This record gives sequence, structure tokens and C-alpha cells, in this order.
Amino acid sequence: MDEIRSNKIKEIEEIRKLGVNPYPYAFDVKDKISQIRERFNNLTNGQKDESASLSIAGRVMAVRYQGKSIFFVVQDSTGQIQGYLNVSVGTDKFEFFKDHIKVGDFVGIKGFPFRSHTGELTVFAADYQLLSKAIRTLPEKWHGLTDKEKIYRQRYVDMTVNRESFNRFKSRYEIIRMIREFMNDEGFIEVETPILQFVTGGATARPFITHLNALDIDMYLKIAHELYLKRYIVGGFDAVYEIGKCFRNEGIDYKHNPEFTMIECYRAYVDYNYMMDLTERLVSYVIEKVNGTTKIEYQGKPVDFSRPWKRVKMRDYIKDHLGVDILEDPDDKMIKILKDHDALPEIMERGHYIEKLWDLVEDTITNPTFLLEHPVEISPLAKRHREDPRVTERFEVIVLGNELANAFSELNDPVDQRERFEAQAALRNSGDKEAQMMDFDFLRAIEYGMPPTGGLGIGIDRLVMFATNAATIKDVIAFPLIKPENFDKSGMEIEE
RNA sequence: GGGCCAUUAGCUCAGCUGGUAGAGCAACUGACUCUUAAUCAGUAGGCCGCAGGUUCGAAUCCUGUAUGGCCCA
Repeated sequence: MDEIRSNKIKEIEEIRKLGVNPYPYAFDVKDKISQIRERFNNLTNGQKDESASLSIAGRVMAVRYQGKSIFFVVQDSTGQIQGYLNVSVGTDKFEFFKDHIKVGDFVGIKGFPFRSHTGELTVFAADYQLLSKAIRTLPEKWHGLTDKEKIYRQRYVDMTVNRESFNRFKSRYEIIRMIREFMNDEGFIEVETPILQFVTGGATARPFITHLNALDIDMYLKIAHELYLKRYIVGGFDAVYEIGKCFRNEGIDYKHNPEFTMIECYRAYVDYNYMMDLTERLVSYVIEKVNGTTKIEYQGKPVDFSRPWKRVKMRDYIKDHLGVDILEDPDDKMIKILKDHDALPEIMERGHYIEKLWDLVEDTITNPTFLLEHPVEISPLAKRHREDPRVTERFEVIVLGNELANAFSELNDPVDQRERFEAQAALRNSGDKEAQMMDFDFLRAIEYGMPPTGGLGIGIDRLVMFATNAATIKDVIAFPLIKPENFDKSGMEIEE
């Protein structure tokens, strides 16, 4: 416990002795700061509007004492405004403010607006109330909080003092609301699926393992929404979507967080062509809503989300860039190219060669591009292409070398699906921990019959990164995964 | 996984070839009735990330380690 905090705690006792509750229960907030700024923008220097009775609340971000008057800055969720207080509030209240209202505290202000001689729109505090006393000091106003580690560990401070961070999270949740509205208007119903699963699938990824005490059995955290959403389609839902967390026990870097948010949607009686159209409309809608245009700049690079997006076939793209045909050339040729690029996969299987070959060329794509028709062996849940059974009716959306979306005409042939699962199981048995698990219940479900269905998944975090020009996924996840600061041997966190 | 960088007061940072740890802001005391990085005078605040080593002496040099960042795979 440092000196500043122990002094503040003593001060709180003094405040209580003065008969003031440092932590009262509520305040009747009637106005938002941004609205006050708009409403009284026409006040001229020195002009006041005593007829307007304002009531605001927020955090004190600066205080400037000026003898028998005090200027201060209040911040609410919409912005900041200057407050002004002088002895007209009453001697006791004036002295109390001077002695005990400090940067970081929350206050409620009742008063009227005026514009100072120097042109600052200000709320004259006819009365005020302390709403919460802080015992830690905020970072200084000039440099703010810049230490990345502190920004992630103490996001509440980052949000408070770095308003661009606060606004980025506001945008994130506006985007999620937009997506919901868009999907609802499109006729989808929002549903839920289990996070705790005995068998998990729908993606090529390593899951988290947890333990269910009640049954004394290990379980997985979901890696995708897919297989349960398709069960809804089997059960008769026409169109469903879910926005929720998925968990993958893999690396952490600027584009991966172990838990992340994904929207997946499934619609009966459509194929991947519908999903391409839907993806284009949804993503360009979000980008335009947030930025006012579909031609944005991401981290200094121009990206054009305007429709229609380019379409390329995976086979053609790799052939054009690396001179190898992923459908017809033998494994040896692929291995040689991978060796030349020092990019051999850990698991020596054809599917992994193809993935690695794609990794070598994906960075050459900048504008949103539909990557089409992935080979069957890397797409165990996608339906075979109607014209070429070696590939699937699948697409990914690639933006600046990053996968933003993944979709296909869903495989609903239960015999083919069983064979695909068996191929995955064989990979799993040979040590591929990311290969998909055999899901007998899912097979049983589609054996009862699943209509032709189109499915789509979009990474919400990635989309928000593009929409808000965020450099890393940690900037769009409010509380990203970061190693704990201090743990003792029992695993309990120690305070500072 | 590899490389580079950072870690010093609540925050942002100085601290040179090794010689008793500094500033600004914040905090605390006081002055000031239109300030806005307010100003002015004063006070207090440090396990120099952690552990070893070299040395008469280490924030500084060396080794290891932790955490974070950036780049590469």
C-alpha cells in the first residue's frame, strides 16, 4: 500500500466526519455532455443561459484552482466539458470541493451553461455532489498511459485516459449490434450452442480441455459453432446464427487470442453462392457504416471493400504463383517447393502441404478476395463441388493476407461425411492434434436428413480490426489474454 | 521457436567511460475569482523487474530469469 493511497483512505474518513458520504447510491443524470455541446454551441463568449437546468455526472479529469473559483473538466461516456464553481455554491461546499474533489473522482453537477471569456463552453455548478472518491491517481494528463502492458492489464485505466481506446470499444459493440440487425433483417434467428462439449469440431484447431466434476469426465471448450448450428438446421430451423466466443488452444500473436468472437450462420436451401453474396453485403455494410466509405486505409495500406470482390480459385492462384498444381501434381513436387521456401509442415500429409503452399502466397492478396474451391482433404465439412469432386464448394475471404471469413455449401451427404471424418480420424491417430474429431451424434443428425444448406463464419475481432484500423487483436479485445502478473505456488494471485 | 528492444517515483522519462538516485506531471501544504499542460512558493515520495556474478564500490558491466513490445518462422 503506497503513501498516496493510505493518505486517500484517511481523507475518506475525514469526508465521512464532515457528514458527506464518499460513496452515495445514485444521481439523477439528465444530460449527456455531447448533447450539451451541441445544444449550447451558439452561446457567445461571456454569454450564459440560466434558463437551462442541466444535470451531468462523470469523472473529474482535471482541476484548475483559481482562488475563489475553480475550473474542472468532467468526462462522461460521450465526451468532456469544463465545469466552473465559485463561492456562490456556498462556503462549505466550495471549501469541500477545493479540499476533497480531485482528478479521478466521480461527481454529479447541477447548473446552467455559459461560455467563458476565453471561449470554453462551461457548466456553471449551482450545486454538485461527490459520487465516488478514487484512492489511486490516474496517469498524468499530458502523456497519458502508453505502456502497452499496462494498457492491456489495466484496460479500465486505458479506457479512461485514452479516449480513442474507449471509442474503439464503443465501435466494436456498435458493429456487433449492426451485425445482429443485419442478420435479423435477413431472416436469421439468433440461437445458442454449448460451450462445454464432449466432442468438439467445426474447425481445424486444438481445443482447450476442462473437467466436469459432476460426471468426472474431461470436456472441451468449443472451437467453432458449426456442428451444433447445423443440428438446428436438421431440426427444422430455416436460418440461424450465433455470435459468441470460441476457444483455441494455440499461439498468441497480433492476430490470435485464445478466446475470440465469431459469427456463424446457416441457411437451408441455399449454397455458397448465396453466402458469398451475404458476406459481401454484410462486411461492406459494416465497413461503410463505421468509416463512411468502403475504401479504407488499414495500417497505412489502402483496402477497398467495395462490391463486387475479386474471386480466385485456390488451385489457380497457387499454380500461378508457385507453378504447382495442388490437384494433379504429386506430393514430391509440393514438398520440393516447400523445402525451397523452408516451409515444410510438421505433419507430412498432402493436406498440410496444400495449407503451407497457400500460406506462401496469401500475403499477395490485399483487397477482399474470395478464395474458392479448396481441395476436399482440407475441407472435411464442405460439400464436393458440383463440377469437380476433388474440390469443395468452399470459399474464404482474404484481406491483406488474413482470413476474414470461411464458408461453404455444407456437406449433407451422411456417407461422404462419415468418410471425411474417418480420414480426419486417421490423421488424428497419426499425431495430428488439429485434425477433426469423429462426431457420431453429428453424423446421426445428418443421417436423419439435412436440407441443402449454406454456412458462413466471420471472425468478429478481425472485422473490427479492419473497421477501426486496429494494429493488433489485443486492441479490439477489451481484456485480452495476458500472463498473470504474480502468482504464488497455490495459484492465487498476489496483489501487486 | 529465433532475433532485437524495454523494465528507474502513481504516470511519462533522464541518469555518459562504475563513485551516496533526478526531472516534469500527479500527490501533500499554502497563495490567487475566466482558467484550460493554469501560474507561483514549499513538502514528501525509490527493493532502479527478480536472482546470481565481477568489483573496494553496480541502476550502470556480465550471466540467468520473469513480464511486455517489435520483427522473423
